[in-house]
Amino acid sequence: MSDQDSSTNAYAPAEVERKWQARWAERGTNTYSDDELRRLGREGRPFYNLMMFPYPSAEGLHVGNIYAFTGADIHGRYRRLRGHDVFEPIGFDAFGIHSENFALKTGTHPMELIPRNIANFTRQLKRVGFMYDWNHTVDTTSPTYYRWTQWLFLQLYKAGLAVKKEAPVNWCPSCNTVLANEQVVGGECERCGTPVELRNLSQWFFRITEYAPRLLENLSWIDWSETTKKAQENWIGKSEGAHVRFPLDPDSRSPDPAVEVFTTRPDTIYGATYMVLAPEHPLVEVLTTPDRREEVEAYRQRVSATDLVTRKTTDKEKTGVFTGGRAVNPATGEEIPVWIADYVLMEYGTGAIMAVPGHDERDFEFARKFGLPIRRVIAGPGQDASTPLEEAYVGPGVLVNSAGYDGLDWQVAKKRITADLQAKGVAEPQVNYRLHDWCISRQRYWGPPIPILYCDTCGTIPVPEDQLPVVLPFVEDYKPDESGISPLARHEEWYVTECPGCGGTARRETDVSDTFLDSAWYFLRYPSAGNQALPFDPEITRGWLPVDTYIGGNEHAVLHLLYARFVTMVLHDLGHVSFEEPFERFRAHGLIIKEGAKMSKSRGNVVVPDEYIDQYGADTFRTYLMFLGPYQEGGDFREAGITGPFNFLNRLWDAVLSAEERPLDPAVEQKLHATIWKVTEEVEALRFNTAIAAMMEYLNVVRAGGRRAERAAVDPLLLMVAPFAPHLAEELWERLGHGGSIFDAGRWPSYDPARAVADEVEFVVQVNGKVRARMRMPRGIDEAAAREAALADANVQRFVDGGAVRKTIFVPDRLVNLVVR
RNA sequence: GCCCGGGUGAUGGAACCGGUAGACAUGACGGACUUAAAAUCCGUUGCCGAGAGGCGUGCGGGUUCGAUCCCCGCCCCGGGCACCA
Repeated sequence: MSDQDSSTNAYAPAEVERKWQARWAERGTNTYSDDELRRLGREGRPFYNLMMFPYPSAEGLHVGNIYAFTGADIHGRYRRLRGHDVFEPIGFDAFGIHSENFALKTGTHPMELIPRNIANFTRQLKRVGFMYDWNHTVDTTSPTYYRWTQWLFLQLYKAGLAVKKEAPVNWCPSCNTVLANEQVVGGECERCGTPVELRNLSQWFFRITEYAPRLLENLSWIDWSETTKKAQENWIGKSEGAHVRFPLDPDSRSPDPAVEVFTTRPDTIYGATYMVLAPEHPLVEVLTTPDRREEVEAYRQRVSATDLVTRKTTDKEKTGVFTGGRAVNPATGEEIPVWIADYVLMEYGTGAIMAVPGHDERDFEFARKFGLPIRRVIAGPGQDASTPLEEAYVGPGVLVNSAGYDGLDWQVAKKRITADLQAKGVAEPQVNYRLHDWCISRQRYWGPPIPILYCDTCGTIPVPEDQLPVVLPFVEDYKPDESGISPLARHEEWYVTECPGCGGTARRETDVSDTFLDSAWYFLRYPSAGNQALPFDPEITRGWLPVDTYIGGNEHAVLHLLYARFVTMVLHDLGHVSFEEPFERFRAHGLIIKEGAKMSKSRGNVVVPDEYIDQYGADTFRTYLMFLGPYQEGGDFREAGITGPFNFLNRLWDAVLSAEERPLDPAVEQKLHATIWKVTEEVEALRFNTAIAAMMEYLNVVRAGGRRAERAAVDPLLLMVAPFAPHLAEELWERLGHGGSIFDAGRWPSYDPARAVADEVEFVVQVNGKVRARMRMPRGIDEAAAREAALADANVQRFVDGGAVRKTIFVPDRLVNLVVR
């Protein structure tokens, strides 16, 4: 009996957690059947709580993952306590170059490696106590999943949104693969840091640029973290301006052929003294005069040999050559020289520019170097038509040296000049986006094969939907080589197949698709995860989607989130789903660092979660992570700090088990209501650190001087702690004699605002804005009374010093400020 | 260069809408309990000063009765974008 006493009274996290994890697994807390999902979806309280699914690395779950998931799990558990039916799934984003490279390095086949990693991740996730629905999980590498990824590709293909085109692509010579623009960081491969080269390859693209206007517009109403919206906005990169044609033939003045440009500054067209084409521009052939041909060719050669890194650096000196050709400035009628230079990029706008050296820094630098004319056409404040240009003037102003437009405000001139040129048939207003089409082809092994066939007779044909999935075969030699061709292209037995059109021989597409395609729709799959007949069950989807809250890292602010939005919009337009935005609310969490520095293997400061969970338990670890700092800003992990939350949970344990039945002390009652109020607001806003602080403060009041807690003081506290420390909360809830799980819906405590405040408040008395006294006064005291009480104070009198009080500032229940001066 | 964040005690971080700067926690110091340690509990802890008081939220100005908060001009740190015409 006595040894049982000690085991029941001391907080033993390992034991408690083991018990409740087993209990949850057995009772299926928050684990639904498909029928339940259907029913709950109809009942009006569904809450889809989504977090970004992890890539199951061989190293196991990272603290960063746990940090992200813990905040999201607290949010989900809180919603559940509020009475929602919460669907909280997790899955694995297991395709992609990351896994493949690791597999190559260690000599383990990805088909062997990934299941092992997933098993390890699952074990770790269960240890932390997340309330995932393990009945609805996804693994993107399972044919039952990627069958539908391929289906998705086919829907885009049929809608004309998946097209194959020859394009210069970013090529990583180390990974031997094409990279999306988004995967090029500072001109280097995102994964391995190798400088990226340029190659021309025939690739599958999704025409996301068609959706640029809507992707941008919807940002105005979706409830997302501002930083994330801003990142998307910048990425889409809308520019408004004009498309202008500069005719080549000076005699006919015919608008065709012409050098076509996009400009955001049509107001400066009178200052366009030359033009520049990208070296790859098709018109270079036409424009180059015989005497210039040699020089032009040499320059083009040099540029094509240059990698993208060097080409796109802004700090190198401008280079370029004159083609010998000329075009006509449609505004001035002047003939101006046409140059080529690598600072003009083929992939943006029309691949050609009108150069306005007076008002563009790049053009200015170029004109200076090559002695081209620089003309002022905008006069800023204090400037006029003859003010010399020491550097490009890019600010606002009025037009000068611009014939009939002189004196016009630049903004007005933009519209007027565009309209006038439009009337002449040489220009029209145009909006440009810097967003590029999404290249989804990967010349790699570890991805879903793109479901396309090539037949000599029938041409390019999609794999019929009833023949999906196109299964990725197990092959031993999956290592990419420098040929730029997919490893699958070495397997004739796989790629040679029957053409569904003519019955002849067809060849399969041997490229696989980008991992970002797998993750662009996984949230649609979760609730229908077991469905063999459909990618997503219409009824379940109607009940549960769009996602209520999506929580994830800002590193995916641009790519993943943009692609997911795009795919959802397409599915909406094709009639597959009723909503066009997948995530109603998105919140980015911060990054967790270690003692001021980013955690990394090379620094050797990676926190291994298991050690801390072993030592303190998952509940303490969860609470500590959330206590580190504001969830949306991240925090600094330091070993010493974990004892704070650990002590808190210990004190709570003791307080609950030693609590006695007796009426609440009035001070405790007031603090209780104030705490419920505060914690509710903070948890609602994902400010978990201050929520925890409020609970600690409350417990300090409840146990002030080591007094025993009232039973009624601890029950609500337990409910508030539950999302943070679920195992401990369940255990104590049970020990207190409550039946069932503490997470059974609808138990979040409520508060009475009237009882959350004390009868007396501490007033601050200021004289000339400086605090001179503090005094207790009854709540709701009026200005006159407060002022009288303040003036009665000796120290206040000393500072008033017989002077007349000229003005009194009164903030109810807070302060009185006597202005004497 | 542009766009976002951010800069507060020894440390992580609080502070509603312009109204007591430093909640909560760590660390440190002192005390109680203990043979001792751990745990627990109590107290102190921004700086200067015996005190009264003065000074304090990256720096310099401003607005205000009152500024961590708003405005102007800078510095520094983190992240994103970047010859995008």
